[in-house]
Amino acid sequence: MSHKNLPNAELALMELLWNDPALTARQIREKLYPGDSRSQNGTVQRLLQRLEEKKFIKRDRELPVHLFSPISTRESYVAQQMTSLTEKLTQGSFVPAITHLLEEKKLSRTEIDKLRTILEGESS
Amino acid sequence: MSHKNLPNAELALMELLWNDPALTARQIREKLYPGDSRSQNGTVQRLLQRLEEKKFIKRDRELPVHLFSPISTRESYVAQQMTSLTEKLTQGSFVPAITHLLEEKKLSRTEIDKLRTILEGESS
DNA sequence: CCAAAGTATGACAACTTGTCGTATCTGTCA
DNA sequence: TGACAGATACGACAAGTTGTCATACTTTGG
Repeated sequence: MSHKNLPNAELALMELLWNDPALTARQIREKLYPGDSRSQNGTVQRLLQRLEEKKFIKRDRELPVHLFSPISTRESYVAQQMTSLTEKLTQGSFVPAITHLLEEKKLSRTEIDKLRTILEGESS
Repeated sequence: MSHKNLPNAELALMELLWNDPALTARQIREKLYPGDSRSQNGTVQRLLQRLEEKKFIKRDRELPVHLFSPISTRESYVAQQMTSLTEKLTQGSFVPAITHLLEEKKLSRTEIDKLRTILEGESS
């Protein structure tokens, strides 16, 4: 039940893998730290190692040059984070937060409509 | 735009103030660290100070014994946290997360119905 | 004027994050 | 086959954060 909150650098790396779910450490380094600087090599390797420990990515060791892939989706990460927030603060209910956002007009009309639609889909 | 993520001890203190929006440091210490231990005195004072800096509480200095109150509600904190999550990960949309929760059946029927109701309230 | 109870802060240890440097490993190719 | 290029593995750090104390200063009731 790791609801780890990913720090910035690790999240940035996950972004890459969520967009392209099989990259090598080198490809990741090039995207994360353009302008070559080969010193970042170890940095990326460290980040990958930590993400692997936290079970956010898996490492394909078949080839000597490993391939990295996300274990869970971006959606499940966001959902997981939201759930842990509501569990911690509002007995697991999303209602208080959504209510607040509606009152404060922090949700756009389109967003509201989309939410209504997907919730309608759930017939009682 | 401080969407500070409150650490545990500070959040526990906020819980107290959200339930009872005007407490003295002493009252807080007693609730947070029962079993007397007066040493926690400074701890509470420190936590209050940090929360004040982060603009989460205000301190009424009228009397020599200060009174503390939350600045924003629990609901706005949760909503704020959720918003910053969606901004960071799904272009500000809640749809991906809610969709995921529905697919994974992580939302109870009653929760779904409540959400539908409050969203219905928003006539197009 | 003193004691009691508060407030204000410096100091820490433990942890976390983002970085490097370096040591080790492995496949390729001259 | 031996050396090199490019990977992986990982120890070490400086910063910053958290939770805690200890201590010093302040105010007020008696």
